Amino acid sequence: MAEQQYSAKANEILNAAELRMRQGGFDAVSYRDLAAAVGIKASSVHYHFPQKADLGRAVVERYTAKLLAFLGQADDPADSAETRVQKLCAAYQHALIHEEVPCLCCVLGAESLDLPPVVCQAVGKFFEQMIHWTATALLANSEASGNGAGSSPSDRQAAEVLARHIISTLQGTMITALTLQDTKVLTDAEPFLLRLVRAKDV
Amino acid sequence: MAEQQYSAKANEILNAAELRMRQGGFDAVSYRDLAAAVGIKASSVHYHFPQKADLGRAVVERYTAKLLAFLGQADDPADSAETRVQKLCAAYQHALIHEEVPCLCCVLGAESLDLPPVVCQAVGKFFEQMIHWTATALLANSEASGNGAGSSPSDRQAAEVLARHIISTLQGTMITALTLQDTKVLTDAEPFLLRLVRAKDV
DNA sequence: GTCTATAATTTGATAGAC
DNA sequence: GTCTATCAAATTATAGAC
Repeated sequence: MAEQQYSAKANEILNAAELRMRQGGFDAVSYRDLAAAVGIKASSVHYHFPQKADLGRAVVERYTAKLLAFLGQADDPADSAETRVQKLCAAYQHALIHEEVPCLCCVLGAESLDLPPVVCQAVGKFFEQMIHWTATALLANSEASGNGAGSSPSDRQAAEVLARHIISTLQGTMITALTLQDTKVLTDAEPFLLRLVRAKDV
Repeated sequence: MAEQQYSAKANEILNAAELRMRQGGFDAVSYRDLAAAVGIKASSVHYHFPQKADLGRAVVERYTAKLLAFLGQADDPADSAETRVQKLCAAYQHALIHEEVPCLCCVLGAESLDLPPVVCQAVGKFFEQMIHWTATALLANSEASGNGAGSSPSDRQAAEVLARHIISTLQGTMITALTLQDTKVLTDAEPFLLRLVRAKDV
C-alpha cells in the first residue's frame, strides 16, 4: 500500500492509458498517443514503462487498488449485505454514467485470449479480488446477526457462487448498456441482484 | 434470407475473421493473417472485402443470423418460457465450452466506443434482436396459457427489462469465465436466470 | 479471382545526446 | 527525464498483370 508508488508523470501516463484501454482495449493504446496526451515524446513514455505489457499490468493493478479502496472493508459491521451490494452497484454505475467508459477489466477480460500473459494475469487477479470482496460482503452480514457460529463451508461456497454471478452481471450489463447506448440496463440490474441477495438469506 | 449470400471463399474468410475477432476483438484481425488462414494473399482478401469495416459488419451480421437461426421461433407453442431460456443458455454454453471462444458481440460490444460506426451499428442490432427474441420467448408462454387476452403493454415492458437482463448476464458470465478460466461461472448462471423467469410468471 | 509490387502510415522499441 | 533520430515490422489499401 505504498503511497506515491509512481511519479507524478507516470501517474499521468497511467491515467491516459486507462482511459484509452477502457474505450478500446489493450491495442487501442499507443505510445505516441499517450505521449501526446501528457505532453512528452513517445521515447520518454518508454522511460517510465519500457514494455507495453508492463504498462498494461500497471494500469490494471492500479485500477484494482483504486476500486477496492473505494469499496472499503467488505465486513464493515455498520452495513448489511444489501447495503454493500448497493455500494458495489453504485461504483459500476458511476464508472459508466459519469466517467462514460466501462469497467477496465470488462473490456480487457473480453479480449483475455489475446492479452499478453502478465496483463491477463492481472485481470484474473482483479476478478478474484472483486469476487472475494463480494463474497465476504454477502457473508459478513449473517455472521453479525443471530447465529454466532460464523459461516459454514457451504455458506462460503454459496456466497462465492452468488458473488461471481453478481460481478459477472455487472460486467455484462455494461456491455449491453454500451451497445444500446442506454445506461438503464445497468441501473435496472440492481433490483434483480438485490432480490438474489435477499433470497440467499432466507 | 438469401442462401449462398457469400461465395465459398468469402465464407472461409468470414470464418477465420470471426474466430480472430472472438479471440481478440476487431483489431486482432489482419488481412495478412486472414489470407494465410484461407490460403490466398492479402490483396485477394481485399477483393472479397475491400474495407475492413465492411468485413467486420459482415462477420457480425452473419453471426447474428446464425445464432437466431439456431434459436428458432421464439414463440414456438411447443416450448415453455423456461425451456426457451434454457435453449438460450445452451447456445452460450456451447460457444464458450465447445468453440472455446466467447460470443462475438460480447467482445465487440466491450470495445464499442472504438469501433468503426458500421460495425458498432451491427453489434447494436445484434443486441436488439437477441433481446427481442428473448422478450418474445418470455411472453409467448403467458399468451398460450389461460388468459387468452395476450400480453398487456406492461407485460411487454417487464419482459423487455428481464430479457435485457438475461442477455447481459450471459455476456458477463462469459467474461468472468474467460478470466478465471472456469466455465462453471456460465453454467451456474442458468439457475439464477430460470429463477427470475419463474418469478415473473407468479 | 488471384497474383506481384508498392505506397503511406502506424506501431513498439532502442541508442545516444543533453 | 526528456529529447532527436532511427529502426524493423506490421498495418490497410491500391494499381495493374495474368
